[in-house]
Amino acid sequence: MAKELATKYDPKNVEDRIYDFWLKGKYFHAKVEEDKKPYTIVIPPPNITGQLHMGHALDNTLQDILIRWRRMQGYDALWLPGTDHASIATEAKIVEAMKAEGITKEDLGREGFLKRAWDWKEQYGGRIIEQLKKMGSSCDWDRERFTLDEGCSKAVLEVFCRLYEKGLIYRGERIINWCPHCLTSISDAEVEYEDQAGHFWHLRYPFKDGSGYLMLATTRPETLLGDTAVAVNPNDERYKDMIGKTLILPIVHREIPVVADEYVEMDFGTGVVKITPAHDPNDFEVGLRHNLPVINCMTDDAKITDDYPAYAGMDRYEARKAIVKDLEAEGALVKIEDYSHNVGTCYRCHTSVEPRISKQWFVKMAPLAEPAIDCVKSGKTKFVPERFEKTYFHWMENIKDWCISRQLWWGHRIPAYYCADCGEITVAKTAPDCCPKCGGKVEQDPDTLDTWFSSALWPFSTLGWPDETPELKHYFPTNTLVTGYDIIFFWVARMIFSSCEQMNSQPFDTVFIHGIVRDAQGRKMSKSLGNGIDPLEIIDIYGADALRFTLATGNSPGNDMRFSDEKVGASRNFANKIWNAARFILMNIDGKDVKCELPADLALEDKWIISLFNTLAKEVTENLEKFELGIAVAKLYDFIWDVFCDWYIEIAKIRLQKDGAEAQNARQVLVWVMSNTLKLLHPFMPFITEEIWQTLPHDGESIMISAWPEFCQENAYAAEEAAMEKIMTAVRAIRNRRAEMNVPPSKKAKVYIATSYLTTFEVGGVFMQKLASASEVEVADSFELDGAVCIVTADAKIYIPMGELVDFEAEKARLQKELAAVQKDLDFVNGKLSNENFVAKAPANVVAQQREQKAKYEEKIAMLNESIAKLG
RNA sequence: GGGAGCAUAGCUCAGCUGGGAGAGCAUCUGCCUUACAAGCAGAGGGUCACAGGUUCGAGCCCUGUUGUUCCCACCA
Repeated sequence: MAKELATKYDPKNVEDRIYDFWLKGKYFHAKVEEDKKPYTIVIPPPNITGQLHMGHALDNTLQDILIRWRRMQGYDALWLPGTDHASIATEAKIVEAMKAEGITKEDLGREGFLKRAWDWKEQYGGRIIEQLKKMGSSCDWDRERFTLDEGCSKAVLEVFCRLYEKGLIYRGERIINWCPHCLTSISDAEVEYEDQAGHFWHLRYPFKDGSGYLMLATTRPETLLGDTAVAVNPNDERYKDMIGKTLILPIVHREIPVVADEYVEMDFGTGVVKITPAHDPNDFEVGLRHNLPVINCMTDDAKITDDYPAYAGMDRYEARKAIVKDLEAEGALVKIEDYSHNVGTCYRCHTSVEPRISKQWFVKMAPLAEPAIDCVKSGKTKFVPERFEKTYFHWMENIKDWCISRQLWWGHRIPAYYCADCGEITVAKTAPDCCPKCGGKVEQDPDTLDTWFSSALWPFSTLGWPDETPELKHYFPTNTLVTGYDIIFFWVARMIFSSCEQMNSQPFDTVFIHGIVRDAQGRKMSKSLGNGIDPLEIIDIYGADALRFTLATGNSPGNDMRFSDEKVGASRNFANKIWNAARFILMNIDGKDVKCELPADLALEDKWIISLFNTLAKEVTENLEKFELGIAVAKLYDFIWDVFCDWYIEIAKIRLQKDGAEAQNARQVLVWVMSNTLKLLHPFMPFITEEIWQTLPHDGESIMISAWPEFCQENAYAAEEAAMEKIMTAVRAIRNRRAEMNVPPSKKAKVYIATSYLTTFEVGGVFMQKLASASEVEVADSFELDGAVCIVTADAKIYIPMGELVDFEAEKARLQKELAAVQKDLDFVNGKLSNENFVAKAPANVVAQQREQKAKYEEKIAMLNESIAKLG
């Protein structure tokens, strides 16, 4: 069997087979087990339009690590998966496809369109789920949900109606952000601001009475069509007398007043602002305060309305050019300045948003924000890292009402019914037959809700709420939410206030925040740059475990990471290293009866590796508890490669070459340490660990449901650890000297070890043959040898007679150099110890440690001096 | 305008509650030592951005400076 394993690990032979094995075993499935402590993660539902990208890969790797770890710890671990209907993105995609066929939404009608959308969802919506499986995600696929499925829709209806009844949802005519491309309103959070190079057009508006002009500047001259006033600061001496006077709006020649409003900054520009209530949120406020008319001069796709025949049908930017030209002709244009300003754009399509007056539905945020702030302040929900709480508070404390209606069809339709006769609004979970007030005919609001309205309910809607299901009772509140810092506002904050309001509880106790995955140069991966790295391609080349390992290693909470082929290559090499360690073990247990059990009779090196493993298990567990996944996985890497492979396996070979009990003991310890280390590594690299674990002697069906190694026996083998340290130091010193002298490993030499630790080095001496090219080893209190290379460690003087290779002068020089170096170390320690303040104020253990150091240095210096003297 | 992050080896980054700085990759030197050349052994390479401060002791804590990235904010 062992011979069948190739020298290189091939993930392609393993991953799909193992994943199917897990699915068949139903190991991912969580059934409500009352006697077990629950541990729950709800997945951030990816958009059904989405393709797996590195962001998903990272997010899901972290979740899978946590859920697999907790599952092994014995929790009733549920990772609840699902997808988001992504109203804008999906509708845009479908509309675009229809455009190619020459049909519009209106052609199909609402019903026809929705049928098409659902068909699309059925066909493509599951794609990303299949991709998540390639990552090894251990989601409970039996519980997969969709934000637009029956249960989630029921929850949405319930919440909408409840909030409406409490007066927390209202309908109103407000200025909102409008995307002229997506043809819908969007919320404040969905606006992304970009610095854009633009211009500042300086204009003059003449007074009606011919008494001159007011100078002002604008970045958007086309909105002039909708100007209904000009404003100055009431305290501005320059314009005091002009307040209340009438201006003639250039081009349009409409009469507009000069109003006084504190909003105007005196120091900025000329201190005069044109007021366009219909197309600017601030102007809208000014308009309200001064009772100004609101003139909408643009259509929903941001073209000039028919009210202005000269520009009718032109889009915003065409109209701007034409209007500037006309202003110039009229003599109203004074100058044009280059100007860079912040432009709001749609986060989906990056079209400049057009502030627009329109009747929309809003959630009143202030009353909801308060408990949501408390939830985090009180520690019911904690952010990791903590600094994101600050971001959260700042946002929550300054929150404005949330515009939730969208002029789209793909989504949860707003359950509001309008009476055509009396105008009564009825909000109800089921459609009324007629107006409850006048019996007239009612019609449902055509709009749907913001996608984030339904995802805000995700932690409880997916568990069956509003019904009181056993799942809801058992798994809610959930435990950890894993997500990027870029969606704290969109999603995390909204889940918190929704849960506080509906469930009177936090939705999860920890928000584990990660950064974004950047390319090798540190740039954000984006479609437009074409620098995106496809996780599936990486899996294809390097394997899912290598990808996961790379992402986990690079993760430090809240920070961005760079992704490069070199890093995955290194991870792949690590997988291969484990593979080969396993091959070695299998080779040695082939045909032997070996159980995964520690033997009764443990050698020095066994106790040492068991002791280090214990420490590893303890630390990895602690790191995971603190969400220090990157640190945990780095420790596993070091242990497996530098400790287990480079030292323990090499030393074990000595016993394996013998027969009988010694070899058998070595085999068992090898299997035990390997098997248990695989368990610790399993959450990070699930496939390879399962594959190897299955091949080794094992109990149970799968490593993923085996018990997480418990740490025990602190410092049980402290003496063995210290002894091994002495031996390893000596081995390193010999190797070092041999390398310096360019002695190839094939040239073996006898080694004499003079030491007071006779027993330790008698055992260690055996290792030296294997590890330090020793032909023979002799250990004694002291030796009288001439013409040998001398190596001094803190615990031993080591002589290697290498005849012709020994250059006495060079040896002497080298020893003297070393002496000087140790002397410097000693001086440093002496400096510390002679400092009264240090001795008096530093903790006792630190002082003791320094004294130990001092003794070691002195001992070494004595030995070096002795050796130098011997050389003459 | 407010807030936050980052600045450590040539490159990419770790460094938990302060006790003389680490990894991977790259470089150099030796090795096919029968698990692994995707490997083994060894080496070189750092005023921990700068300036102060606290402390017996600072990469780590405090203040300021510089550079850089990001988030938020209505300056037309």
